[in-house]
Amino acid sequence: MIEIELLEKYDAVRKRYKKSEIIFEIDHLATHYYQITSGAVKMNNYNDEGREFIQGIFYANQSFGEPPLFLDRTYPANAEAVEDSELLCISKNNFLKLINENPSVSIKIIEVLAQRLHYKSVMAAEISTHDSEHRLLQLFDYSISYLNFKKDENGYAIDLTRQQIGDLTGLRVETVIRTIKTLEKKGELKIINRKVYR
Amino acid sequence: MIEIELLEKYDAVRKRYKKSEIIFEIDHLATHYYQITSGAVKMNNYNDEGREFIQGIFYANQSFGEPPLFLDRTYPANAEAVEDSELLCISKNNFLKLINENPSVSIKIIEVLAQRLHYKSVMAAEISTHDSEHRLLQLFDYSISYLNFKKDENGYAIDLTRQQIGDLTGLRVETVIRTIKTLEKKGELKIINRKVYR
DNA sequence: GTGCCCTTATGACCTATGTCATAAATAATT
DNA sequence: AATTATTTATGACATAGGTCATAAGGGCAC
Repeated sequence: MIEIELLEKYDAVRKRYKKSEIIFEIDHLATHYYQITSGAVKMNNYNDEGREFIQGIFYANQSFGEPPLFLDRTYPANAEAVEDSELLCISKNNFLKLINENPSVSIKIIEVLAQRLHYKSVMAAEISTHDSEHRLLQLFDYSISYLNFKKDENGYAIDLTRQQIGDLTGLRVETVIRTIKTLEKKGELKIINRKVYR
Repeated sequence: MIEIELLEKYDAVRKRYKKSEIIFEIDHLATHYYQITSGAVKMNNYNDEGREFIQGIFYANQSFGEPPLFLDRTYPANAEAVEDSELLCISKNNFLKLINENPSVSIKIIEVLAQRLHYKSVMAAEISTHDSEHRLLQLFDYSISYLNFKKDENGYAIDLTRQQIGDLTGLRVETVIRTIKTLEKKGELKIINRKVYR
């Protein structure tokens, strides 16, 4: 996350997106740096049959979609608001200027990319070699450790729909529903009026 | 890749690793920056049953394992030489010093991490939502586009064993062997005395 | 130059997860 | 309050890819 005042110095524009609105599309060139001030955004892919895979979900104060700004490559995924959201956007040129003129920001960017790589490494190994129960627990525990998941009297609330959990782990909704039930029976998590707690 | 002279200014040490030798292990703290001068290194995970997943294979002039140097996190995978290799290593402290004192290097690091994220995004979507044929072709085409795979009279040589292909795509050797045969029949690739060309 | 391990290969069978159908509970929209 | 869409849920059945067994070719170590 880059300081808002600094972004504004480089002509950041505030943009509002309604739930389900597309922010950018796969295979397009990157034109802006995006940082969330409120709401949530997912990056995702669809295969030929329309099956979705969610690369990640991003929340307030996080940025997303930076890598192609530094590469001669297009976006590997789409970005879509999962709630009504407000973003701060600055143009690619201004962003690169900002980085060059503020070395401490580039360290910050490195940290952000490093975190994201860490998540992707963990989930890639998980999706490739582990069964559904293990995958879900890994996703939950990772989200609890590194994302803004809140604890209440029932435990950590997993604020994701079954569908989203499936799309994040490469499983189908039905499998997620059944696996969550199994995990509840095994005492690995709680289901309190349909919400999952860990 | 960071200039060798620059690394040497920060007390880089040359280290040799024999094929199969471990460079660092999962869950350990990062102590060094590693850059390959010759050979090849894989980063991998094993699940409880010993099944392997290869996060990536790195070749001469590439670095690997940087993210944890910037985070308070341990390695998400192991690193192992897949051939006899020579690495340039510098300590974490010297590396961070190098970055701070050479802003252009931090841009370089950003680019490297961005590339790696791009690969992981593509492969994650692939592994989660596509069938074995699609996965293999994607891996081959990605490797051809972005890695140092060479073209000869038969096409681009895929310099990976069936086992490695499986470990990179989350498939078993037998499945890889069968899928490669099917793809050959479909004319998507050639098999010339056991080597795959695309 | 022989032995051993790795790689490629193939067949028979198995199983975890996907697919499809159907429905109730809840949330969102009018 | 009524209507519509989304989310959770469950059962029956299908299948891609995994598992296990077995073998032959090739390369490397001793």
